[in-house]
Amino acid sequence: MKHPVNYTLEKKEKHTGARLGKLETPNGTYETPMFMPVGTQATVKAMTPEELKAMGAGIILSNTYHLWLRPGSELIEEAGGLHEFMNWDQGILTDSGGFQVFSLADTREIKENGVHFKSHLDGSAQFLSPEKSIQIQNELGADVIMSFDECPPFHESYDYMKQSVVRTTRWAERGLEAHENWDTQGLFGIVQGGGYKDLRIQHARDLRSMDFSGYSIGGLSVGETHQEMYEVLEYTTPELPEDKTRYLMGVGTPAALIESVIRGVDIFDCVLPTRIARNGTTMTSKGRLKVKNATYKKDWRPIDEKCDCYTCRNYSRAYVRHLFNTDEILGVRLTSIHNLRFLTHLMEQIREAIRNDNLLDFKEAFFEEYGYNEPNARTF
RNA sequence: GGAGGGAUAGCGAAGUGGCUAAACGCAACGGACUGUAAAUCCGUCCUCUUUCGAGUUCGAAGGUUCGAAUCCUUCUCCCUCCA
Repeated sequence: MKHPVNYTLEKKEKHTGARLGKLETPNGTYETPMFMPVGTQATVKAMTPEELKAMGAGIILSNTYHLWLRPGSELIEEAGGLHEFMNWDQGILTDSGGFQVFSLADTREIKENGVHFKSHLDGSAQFLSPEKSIQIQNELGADVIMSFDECPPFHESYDYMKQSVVRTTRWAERGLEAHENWDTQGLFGIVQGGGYKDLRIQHARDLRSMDFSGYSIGGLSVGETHQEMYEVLEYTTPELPEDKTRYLMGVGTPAALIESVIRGVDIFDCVLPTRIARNGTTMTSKGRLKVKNATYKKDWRPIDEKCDCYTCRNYSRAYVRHLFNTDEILGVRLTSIHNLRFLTHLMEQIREAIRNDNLLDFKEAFFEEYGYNEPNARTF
């Protein structure tokens, strides 16, 4: 089948599994490895499309579940699709809603046909199935849509994980069948299996035998250590086709991005940069910097002296701190701009290092300055 | 001059005999955040101590009581009303 979303592998880094490539979508072609900012409710919180483009953002993420409940996928379809609705003319990827159903619904019932759960907005009974998720995503009209999967906790029992994974495979088949817009929307499958090597490998092979436009690795960054995550990647990415995109869902710490690229991942998404930005934490070349802290009261330096973002070119730590302390809306905007730019810039550097076959040197230099310990990064 | 009300920790404000080192809010300080129910959430917040704990508090001084932020006396300051 001819896909509307295609991956071209351009180069493999000499000493690692890192890949330099291009991801072609109906709304632009993007260099990978790439980080995708998250805009769950049809907006990357606090950012305008112009600002996102200025920082080098390519594809952004949005969410089936949230937009389905509000304002409704039919309304967005009526608006002319998600791109038109939110004034974003570059790539969009919608998550299937699987993660939301499993992460925020207390009361849910997973059945073969789909999942019964309660809306987080009003508690009303809802039902989401593979077909329903694809139908909604067809209405939303993103460039890349995701298969409806179950995302169990990493340390779920082997028996549970095994039956969950085969069900996710059956759901993947149903999603492929239900998808109607093969000319304008690529569909990605999602590999699950927790930390069980045989399940991961089997699931990757099962999905690989189906004609997806790309492949995701799901069920990570859900409570496991970084080391456990890296191990999963090491035996999972080799099972995925070389000529398709590998997407690691929900990962966004600088350390994990670098380590995952080394293990053959092409694209990422994560709420982390925008969420922590709104809470006053910034990512810098020297590690995390909590700009609200009193120590920056009279610090006239930019958040990151090595950063080229709008915030760092124009504002001091002292000023941004003041904005947070006075609860001014500009504060969260400035830190969001900075954090997103920090990650897009990091990915630019990673691509350059792959091009030059010195990714390991880059990694070492990066960690030397950034520090090896991310807050709460369980590294063993 | 007369009558009444009030003074509680950085600020605001509960508390009218023991369960009060003193609710709650704000400010301040620190932490968390990974396919976004998040401009959210969690701590600390009289002093000393890592903890246990010890010490000193509710305008001031004195008194009653086994025990007082809470009751009594005097004083200081603030507010309202009447002359």
